[in-house]
Order: sequence, then structure tokens, then C-alpha cells
Amino acid sequence: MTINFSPEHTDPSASLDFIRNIIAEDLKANKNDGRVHTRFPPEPNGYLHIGHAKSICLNFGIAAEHKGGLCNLRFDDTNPSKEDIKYVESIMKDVRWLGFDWGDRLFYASDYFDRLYQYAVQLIKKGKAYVCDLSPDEIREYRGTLTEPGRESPYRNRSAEENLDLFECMRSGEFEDGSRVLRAKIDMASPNLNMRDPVMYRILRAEHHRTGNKWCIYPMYDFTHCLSDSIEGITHSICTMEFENNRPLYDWFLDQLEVDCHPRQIEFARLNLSHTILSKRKLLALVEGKLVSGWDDPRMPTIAGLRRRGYTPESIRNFCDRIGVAKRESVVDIALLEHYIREDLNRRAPRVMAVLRPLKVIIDNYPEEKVEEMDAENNPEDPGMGSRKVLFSKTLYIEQHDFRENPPKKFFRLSPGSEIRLKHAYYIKCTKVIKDEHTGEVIQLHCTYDPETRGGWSKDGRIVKGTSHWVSAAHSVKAEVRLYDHLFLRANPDDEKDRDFRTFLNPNSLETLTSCRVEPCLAETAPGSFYQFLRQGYFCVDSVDSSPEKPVFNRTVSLRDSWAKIEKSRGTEAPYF
RNA sequence: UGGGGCGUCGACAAGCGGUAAGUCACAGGAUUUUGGAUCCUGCAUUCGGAGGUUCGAAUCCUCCCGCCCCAGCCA
Repeated sequence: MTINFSPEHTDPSASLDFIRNIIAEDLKANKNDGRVHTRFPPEPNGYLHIGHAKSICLNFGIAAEHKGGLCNLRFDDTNPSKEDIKYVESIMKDVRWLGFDWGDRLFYASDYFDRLYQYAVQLIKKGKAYVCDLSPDEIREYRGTLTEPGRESPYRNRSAEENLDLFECMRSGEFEDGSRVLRAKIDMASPNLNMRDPVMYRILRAEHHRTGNKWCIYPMYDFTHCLSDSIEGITHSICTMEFENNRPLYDWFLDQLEVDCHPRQIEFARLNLSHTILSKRKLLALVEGKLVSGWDDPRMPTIAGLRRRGYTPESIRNFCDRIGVAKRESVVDIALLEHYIREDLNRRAPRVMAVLRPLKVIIDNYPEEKVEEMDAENNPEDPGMGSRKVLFSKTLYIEQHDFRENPPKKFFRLSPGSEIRLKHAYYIKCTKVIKDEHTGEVIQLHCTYDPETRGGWSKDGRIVKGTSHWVSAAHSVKAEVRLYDHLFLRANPDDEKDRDFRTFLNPNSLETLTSCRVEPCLAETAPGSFYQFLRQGYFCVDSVDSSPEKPVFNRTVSLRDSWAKIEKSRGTEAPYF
């Protein structure tokens, strides 16, 4: 296990969440021989997202916090019509990437199909299950409603012998898909609809990604899950709130079958994140509607998307630890996620200069052919990361936003006549502004530099308030930069019932900049490596589209920007050309 | 309208009868060769509402209000 324990889970004085509290009590009461064994049970029918990360961190985290604690990875693969091997592969990759290890405990519910069948037979023999010939529509009718009890199926009182025979025929393929089901015989009048003779097995001729065509009947979730947990010796079966109504059924199967291991199911509230959606169905709609480039589009809240966006496993784990675990429905502010990636990258990302929207600057009093090597520290937060050389010359690029012809109050950057520091280089003063005669756009600046300020210090103690990043025109390379922003404009895109969530998509969630100039060393970096582009944000090399010939960077998250905040509150932001 | 669950700062979230932790966000200030980072400071007389019990209630009781989940041969 490579995870770092967060302080709140290792500090005994810190408060535990209600699940860890329950487990601590169980341990104190000597339940389960002192064992703690959890599991993460995804269905391989889609990609994992940050909501799953919460569950993964919870389950694997709890196991890691206890001596001898274990967490299994188990695929809940009981519905071959929706599942696929490609999802099991992506899920394993994502769990591993998040930093968790299931050791040799990789399981599949399909591993238990034979045993499950035997359990079903046992139930039939006990008179607790029966084969029902009702059609799906009839079953629904017989189930009753929220306020009215259901009616018993006419097939409910078949003999055990007949049921055994019929069930065997179901298995051997003698009946059509959907023509019969095996049902638990519980209580058609139960106020909990899950207890109104739930279906245990359905006939479904679909090739299973692991068992092939061995089966034409497949067990349902409720029957499978509790028994899979029991077979694996799970002590605490942690799931989300919508399964709370299923708990009596979970317990019923285990009680009826008198199994040795009866795990305790505990439900917690699933994660909701502001400015995005965490529903497999809706995420799929974005992918299929080509509203994003795929499951790993850097705007997607999927693990694959976050990874491509530049999020680190550490930041996601810290986030999951911080949001807590409770039963109340909530929406976590995405700013909290952004806080954790900034915190992690601030510590670890090498600083580098990149000009996203270049504005040419000529230093008039700098010799034509001269090139100087300037020392630049790689990370002021970590001197151990060393320094590098950055080349300075007569023709440079600075950021368009670092110049303002008519500077507003408190604008510390370059403007006609003002002086700023070029990071790691010299002080420069703007002497002349060249504009496009038709558009009025500022296209070039003429400046002078002070040779006495090499490295960015002046001996006379004169203070410049602004420091800009820059790049030498001749000693920089072109790059594409993708600026990502929130996927949705609304904090909660589904809170308006009559408006489709897609109407709140942020039209500016992706802005592609193609004429950026970056330090030459950035052309040669490995996919996924991350940097802080000085004064702008954290960026990573795109793992799909970047190449040394055409480097592509994704903005993971911007730096906090108090000047932008001031401008925004004043409404005086400058336009980009 | 049956059953189950949940309501504590803008967002999360502790609190478990002794007088509202923490984090993010936000707002000030210090500092700064990133308007970054860092560091200080401020930010719920009040816990969905109303009653009640108690010397004392977010915590216990009663009633009310609001939100979520359940009528798949999905999980």
C-alpha cells in the first residue's frame, strides 16, 4: 500500500466518521475476531469517476488503517448485457493509479456463479424461493404500489420438487429469455417493495466476458452481492445510500441460508461535485453526443479525465479524505478539489516560463547579437529542485496581459513609461508602443533595459512592483496550450427539473491557444509531466496529443489570481486580441 | 398518501446533555524577484420550525416543515 495516511485518520484525538466509528465499536465488541475486511465492488459497465474515488479511498483506506485489514477488488459482473472486459481493465488501471493495491484479492461475482446456483437450490428446498412464470409486466402489476400491497403470484406455491425441476430447466436453456424467473418467497405485502418476492435469477442469453456461454441464467444484484461479500469474509460492506432499502433483503438472504459470515452493510452518501455531473448515464450522454472528446477528456470528472488533466493521485486522495463521510446528501464545492491539486503541485511542480498570448518586445539598448544565460530557480518551495539556465536576448515575448496602454489604478505591470522586472533577468522600461494601424491592436513594444539590474536586482534599491515572465523569441519553441475551465456554468446542472443539464454546459470550458511560446526544454518532456507556468497555473503535457515536434499542454488549474479578482469586481478586464 | 433516510456557517463537516472543532470559499493586513506560496486576523449568541423535559438542549421527548431513496427480469 503506497498511500499516505491523512492526519485525521491516524491522529487518535481527531474525530472519526460514522463508518469508522461503527468499525471501531465492532472491534471493541470483539466482532469478526478483530478482522476488518472491506471491498470495492464496481460493475464493469463504465469508467470510474471521482465519486468512485471516494468509495475507493474509503474502503481501501479503512483496510489500511487496521492491522491486518484487507480490501478486495470485486467486479459485480452479473449483467453481461451491459458489461465489458474493457471496463474491467480501465477500472483496475484507475484503482492502481490512485495508489491502491488489492494484492491477490481480485475477484468477480461470476467466480461464484456455481456456488450461487447451489445457494438458490438450497433456498428452493427450504420453500423460500420459487420459479414464477409471470411476464415482466405481470410481475410489475402484482407487485402493487407504494401505498397498496402486492398480490401473490399464482405460481408462488409450487412444490419444492417442481421448483427444483423448473429451475434446472431454466439453467439448461429450455425456456425463452424473460419467460420465467426465480423469485424469493418473502412478503408481497411488505411496505418495503424490495421484499415483495424479489427476482433472484433471470434468463438472459448473453455472452459473459468471463464465463462465456456457460450460463443462460444470471443472478440479480441483491442475491449476488450479499453472498459474494459473505464468501469473501467481508466484515463491513460499505455502499451508497440508495441501497439502504435493500439492506433488509441483504440480511434476509444471509439469514435464510445460515451462512457463517454475515457482513454488516453500511450506507453513506455518494459524492456530488459542483460544476460537474457524476452520473454514468449523463457522462455517457456527453461522450456520445460528442460534447466532450471522450471518457478521458480533461474536463470529465472521470479518473481518466482527471489524470489527463494533470490531477495527481495524492491530490485526489487528500480531497477524498477531507470531504468526510456522512449520510446527508451534499454537493462539494469543486474549489476544494482545486485547492488540493494546487497544494500538491505547488510543492512538486517545477517552475517554467511560458508565454500564452505573446506580445513582442524589442530591447532597443540591448546588443543585437548578444545572448545571456540567466539563472532560474526551479522551485522556490523546494531548493533541492535546483536551477536551470534561461536565455535572454534583444527580442522577447511577454504576456499581452502584462501590458496596458492605459493602466487602471493599482496596475503594477508594464505601461508606457513604467518599469517592471523580467523574472530572473533585468528591469525594463517601456518607451514606445507599436499598434496595428487598422485594428489599433498593440503588436509590439520597444523597451530599454537597465544593465545594472542583471538577475532582477537593482543596487540602488529602487523598487519595481511588477514582475513578468518572458521568453526569448529566438530561444523558445511554439506550443499549443489548452485552457480548461469548469464543465458547467451552474454549480448544480441538474437542479432545474424542466431544463436539460446540457443547457448549462460552459461554452468556454476549453480554449485552445496555438501560438504560445515556451522554454525550449519543454519540447522534450514526458507525457503527463507537470509544471507551473510561472504566474499562470499548473500545466501538464497532454498524454494523447503532445509530441516533441508539437508540444501540447493542458491547464490543470490556474494559480489563484488576486489581480484578476480585482479586475473582475471592477469590470475592467482587458480584452485579448 | 406506504416504507426507509437526512436536515449544524456560502460549500463540506465535527459535535453523542455542560454552553458551536476543522477545511474550502470569502474579507482585511504582513511578507514576497510568481498580484503565486507563506503568515496573521475576521467570518454560526446559534444548530429546519414550534412546543416540552432539565439548573443547563444542536444533543432527550412531542408535533410540524423541507429534501432524498424505493413500484428494473439494472447495480
